[in-house]
Amino acid sequence: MDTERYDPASFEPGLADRWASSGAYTLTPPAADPAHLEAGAAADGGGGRAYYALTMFPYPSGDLHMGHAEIFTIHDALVRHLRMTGHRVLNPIGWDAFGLPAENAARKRGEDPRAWTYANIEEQRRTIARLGYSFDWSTVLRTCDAEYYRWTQWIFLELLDADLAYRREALVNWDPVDRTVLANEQVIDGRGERSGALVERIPRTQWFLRITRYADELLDGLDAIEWPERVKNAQRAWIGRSEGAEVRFTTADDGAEVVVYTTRPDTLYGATYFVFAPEHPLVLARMGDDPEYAAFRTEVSRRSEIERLSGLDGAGDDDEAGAGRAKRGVRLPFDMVNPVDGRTIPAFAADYVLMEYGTGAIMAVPAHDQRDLDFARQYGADVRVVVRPDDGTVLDPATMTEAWAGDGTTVNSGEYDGLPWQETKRRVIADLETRGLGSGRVNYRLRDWLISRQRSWGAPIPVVHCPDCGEVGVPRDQLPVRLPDDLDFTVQGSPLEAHPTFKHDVVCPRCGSADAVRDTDTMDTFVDSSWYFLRYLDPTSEDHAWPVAAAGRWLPVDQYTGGIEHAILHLLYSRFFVKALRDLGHVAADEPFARLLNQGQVIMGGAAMSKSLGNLVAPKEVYERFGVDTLRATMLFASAPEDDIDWADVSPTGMHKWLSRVWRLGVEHVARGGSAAGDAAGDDADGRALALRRAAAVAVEAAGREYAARKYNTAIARMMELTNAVNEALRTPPTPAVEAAVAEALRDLLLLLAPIAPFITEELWGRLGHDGSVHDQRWPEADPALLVLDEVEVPVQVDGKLRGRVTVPVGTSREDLEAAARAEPAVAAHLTGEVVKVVVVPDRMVNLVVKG
RNA sequence: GCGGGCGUAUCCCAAUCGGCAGAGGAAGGGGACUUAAAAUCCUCCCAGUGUGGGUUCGACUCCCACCGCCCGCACCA
Repeated sequence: MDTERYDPASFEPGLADRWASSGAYTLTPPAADPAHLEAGAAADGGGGRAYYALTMFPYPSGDLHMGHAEIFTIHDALVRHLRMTGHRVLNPIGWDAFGLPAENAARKRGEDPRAWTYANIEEQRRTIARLGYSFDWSTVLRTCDAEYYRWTQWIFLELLDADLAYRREALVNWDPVDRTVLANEQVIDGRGERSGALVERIPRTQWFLRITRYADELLDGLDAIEWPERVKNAQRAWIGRSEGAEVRFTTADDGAEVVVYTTRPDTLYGATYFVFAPEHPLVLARMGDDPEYAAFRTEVSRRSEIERLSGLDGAGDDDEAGAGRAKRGVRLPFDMVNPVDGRTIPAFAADYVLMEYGTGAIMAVPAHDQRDLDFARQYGADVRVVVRPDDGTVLDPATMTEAWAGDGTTVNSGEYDGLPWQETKRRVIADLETRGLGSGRVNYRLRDWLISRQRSWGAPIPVVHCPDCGEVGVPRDQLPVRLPDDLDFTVQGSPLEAHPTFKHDVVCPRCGSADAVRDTDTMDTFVDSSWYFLRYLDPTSEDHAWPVAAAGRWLPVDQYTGGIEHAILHLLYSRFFVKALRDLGHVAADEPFARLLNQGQVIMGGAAMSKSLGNLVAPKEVYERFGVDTLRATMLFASAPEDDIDWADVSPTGMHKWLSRVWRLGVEHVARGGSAAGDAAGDDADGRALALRRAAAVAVEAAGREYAARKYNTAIARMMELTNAVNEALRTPPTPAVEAAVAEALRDLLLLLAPIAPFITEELWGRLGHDGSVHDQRWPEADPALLVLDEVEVPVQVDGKLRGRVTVPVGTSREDLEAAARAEPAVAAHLTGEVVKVVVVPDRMVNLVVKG
């Protein structure tokens, strides 16, 4: 038989164009349409259950890469399967279109950032369509559109009015050559990425969002959402809640009060010295004019801490980072008094105490805190043991090099001696409160979110600074505060700042003062992406940011798919936004994303794909050679969605071979004149037809379960088994009954494969004579009668070791099964002694225990 | 250092509640078809589950300890 070869290039582009241009996956009515409320409310019926499936929108820097292809392929298989199982799926796509690369292109090559961005978006859009991803093209958004960032600014004003946005001075990275503040990503080894200048930390007044107000709720809310445990743990660690006490120490000379925060108030008697953050106000007041101290501060200031202030990731991979790095400190010319025992202890300033955490000052307990012990050994401070380890370890203050932070009994602490340390902690806090020396206190590692960016390809902060009125929000009816189209990127520093009119062509919205100026900073792009999932509900509306009623229906997002790299920042900020917007009455949900799936990365030969390593594989190379279906199926077959895919280990060739086989089985069936719909008529003397029908039922049943669990790799394996079964049935010339069973099996196979390989299944669906699109069909269900077996082979163990097998009718009683097992010769040979115990699991196994 | 994850055939990977270690694929050997190759088909080969204990009638699966690798966080008092 001369068979037409599998040539995906001959039909994939045409189908892709048709799907994209015909609005094949447009949700009707749109999510914002009130009719949705009824449609969504119906459990099934007309519309099916409303389901919001979301994948992290891409940043448009160049064409799609393999990482995108993987996320979208997983997401699309999920979405297509959901549609076939009767869900009304909201499946939007957009672009996280503000950001530094556009600005860099403008600076380096003189390109217009808007044109650069839109060209990339167009390229990505075409590739997404070509790859058959079934996004709803009617709800596209781009965060750089004024129609979008107008509402980003509106949210900022809402937060400002609610005192969730505020301005204060913070230390930032300052590039003295380019005369600009740099984001942490732009600081490499302490130098500006572009200028190479040593970056300084300078104070600058910046905008913050008060995420810390939600610290407890952000922590507690994690228990209620279905996210990977590691992501939840990362957020828990980031929020960093700790319970301890604030304690009032005083200076020995003039009795000035200095509060410390400690999680171990039970070790107060072990405090042998005192440490201030280098920039602690009391220290600055006393040491401000001292040149040696100024030199010390300059040295310390090289250490960046913007990452904590801004929430941005630092480079942080050098030896200087983390615990155990050398501490720098100076002895201050005064002492402190411990309030519980009146002892005088020396005061230091050291870089290991951070002004930003706690109170900026600590009591140092070297015996029970490793950092303090390291510092004490370096600077010759005393060590006093106040906890005796429970495990018998003996601590020698003179020689110990490892602080004891484990369980133990309080010693050398006056009235508290002999108590377990936890009990001491409780009592000390209570006593401090009674005596007015301190109080219990909860602290967080989480800082407020610094959102000011001295960049020009972002949403302008909608604030006017007036000499009389101060910071005044731009009235909402004057939004958006537009980004000028004629920014000059050749200037040093901020193009917005340098623009001829942007900053100064404004009057105070409150008093009309012409001396007012616009804020020239833009917002962190993470602000843009903290609410885009709401805007998808009505992306073109000029009346509202999103329809509140529809948000009630669609939020939280049922399923969010994206990379693990956003474990903290984007996912934490989005959670914060939803909670804040909820409290402002704009959404009803507590959380943005009910379920999260973090797909693995696509790597090559064990390393990340990168241009510099020369191991880059582009999606295009793969689909131009093998077709899109092969690319998609290869990715899904390579591993479970959460696992990394090493492209060096996978075989698009093998996948292409299998799809070719599916193709051949289909077109050959058509060539033989096989019917579309299965018709069980005809004789089936050798049972081949029944065997195939059973194999198809098993595949449908198993693949269905695996789809539900999102294990596409094993679902594909089930389909491969089914193709093997069809092949087996056709080994000898088919009878009419076999031909009918083949038709059924092929139909099932195409339905099972459709979410993964949408093109070949659609093409064969038509060729096999089925009506409509394969993607509009109901998900197949297995005929239970075909899943029931007549007989089962049951393993028989003797003393837990497999000794034989017996084949018995399904449902054989325990007694009969045991008898059959004992009668099996291979088993009987091992029954040398008395059988002391018999374990029978009907239809599953028998275990005969001989030895006592 | 803390947290999370992973170690199964040559390789990638499977194995509901603990119940026959192999579903699927890749690579490799042999064969059929072919003038030949490709393609296709048939067939063979391939581990006792990182190590050591424990629980159990029975452990890849549960528990403990250790080894190795990966990821995240890391001076947060």
